Amino acid sequence: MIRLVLADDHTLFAEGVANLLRKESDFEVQGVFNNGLSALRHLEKMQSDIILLDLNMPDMDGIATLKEIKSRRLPVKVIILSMYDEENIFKSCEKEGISAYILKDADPDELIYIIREVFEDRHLLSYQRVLKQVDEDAFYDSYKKKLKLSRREIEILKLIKDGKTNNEIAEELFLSVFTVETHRKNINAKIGAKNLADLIRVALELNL
Amino acid sequence: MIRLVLADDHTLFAEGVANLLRKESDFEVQGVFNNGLSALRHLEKMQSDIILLDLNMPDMDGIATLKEIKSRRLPVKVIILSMYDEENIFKSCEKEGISAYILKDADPDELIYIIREVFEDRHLLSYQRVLKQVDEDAFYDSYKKKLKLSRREIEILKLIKDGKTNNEIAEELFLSVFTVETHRKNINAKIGAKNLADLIRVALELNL
DNA sequence: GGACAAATACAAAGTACTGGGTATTTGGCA
DNA sequence: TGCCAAATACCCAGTACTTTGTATTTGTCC
Repeated sequence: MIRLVLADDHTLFAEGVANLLRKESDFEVQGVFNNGLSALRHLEKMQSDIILLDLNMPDMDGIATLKEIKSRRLPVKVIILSMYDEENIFKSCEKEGISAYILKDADPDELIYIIREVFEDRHLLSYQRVLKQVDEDAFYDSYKKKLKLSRREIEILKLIKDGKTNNEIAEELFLSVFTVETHRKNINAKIGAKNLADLIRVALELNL
Repeated sequence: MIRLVLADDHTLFAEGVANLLRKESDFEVQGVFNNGLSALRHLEKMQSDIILLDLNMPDMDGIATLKEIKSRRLPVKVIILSMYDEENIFKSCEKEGISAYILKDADPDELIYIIREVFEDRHLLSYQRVLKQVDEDAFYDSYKKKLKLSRREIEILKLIKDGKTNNEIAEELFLSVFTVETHRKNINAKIGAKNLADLIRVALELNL
């Protein structure tokens, strides 16, 4: 059973999320609070696995609540729910040790999925992935800036990292194997990779 | 110039380390302190790149000093100097955000090398690597337990991760390329890797 | 001295990747 | 409408890896 707590001052939104979460048979929504202080009081007494924490709240905002959770070493994982996809806000939260960062207009299925990932300690925290929650274009633009890779090249690099052969990638993307080979050549050239190890290391370093 | 500070209450040891560091033309030892408080005072006033921090000190021990450095967000990288190679001590420090963890009886060349790596932000923090600083057997045993790999297999996996071909690995280890191929076969079977990409990813994820 | 794992080495056949190109089509933008 | 990047596709020759084995030697341990 995944024991969840929600802290968000937008009542309608919070109830909406809580109702969504209650539909999962293995989720237990222990409480919905509209400020950080109440949420903290709950966490001090109850065993909870995950708190979904809005950033903007009265009495004690999300960041302050997060810091308090961390400084008291409360054994709860923190998922930030945020309106903002700005990198500096993300990085502030990341620095404080969050487990995940979810945009408020992300897909409900994605929310559920990320909660499970966090519970199982296999969620990968990365800004690009946050961007991708609602804006695939922003996701790809982020890599474009970093590596000068096109959208297709990024897709292919991810599959290379996952251990797929050129034939498998061609099948999966409905392309010719020759196309995949040319993309790989171009990716190698852009990244300056001399071999597969270089490609995979770069992909992992970027949390692709 | 790498600006260094040393905090260690064993005077002779500290002077020994400081003298070693002063031999490097690009190292500047700004101060040697025998307790955490003095070191902190220094760091508040001076720009330093790296502090070498002993764990056991009077007035303020290493962990407390480390936490203070982090909570005040002092812009200095922390290298722990420790007598202990126990994993829980390592993990406590890792959690607080250290850049490196060096055993006190590690090789002097290794100390110098790690300082440079830290300064250039390319040191990889991992418990296995700490073990290897003085006890290669412990290093290999650690992977043996995790992956059931023999010493030679680990060596070869590391070189695969570095992008070397079978021929290059054979040359480097003074082996026949056939031997390397057989070892690879065995590594693949033990790890459950389907291909080179899988091998590289596992090696990277384990900080090999 | 025997058992056993590790290490070493060999080899054929097949699959996969790389490096060197070339070429055409498509989509976006000024 | 033209330009340009992205995307697609093709191809040859070469290198590298994988799969399927087999075999011997060495070192450690009981």
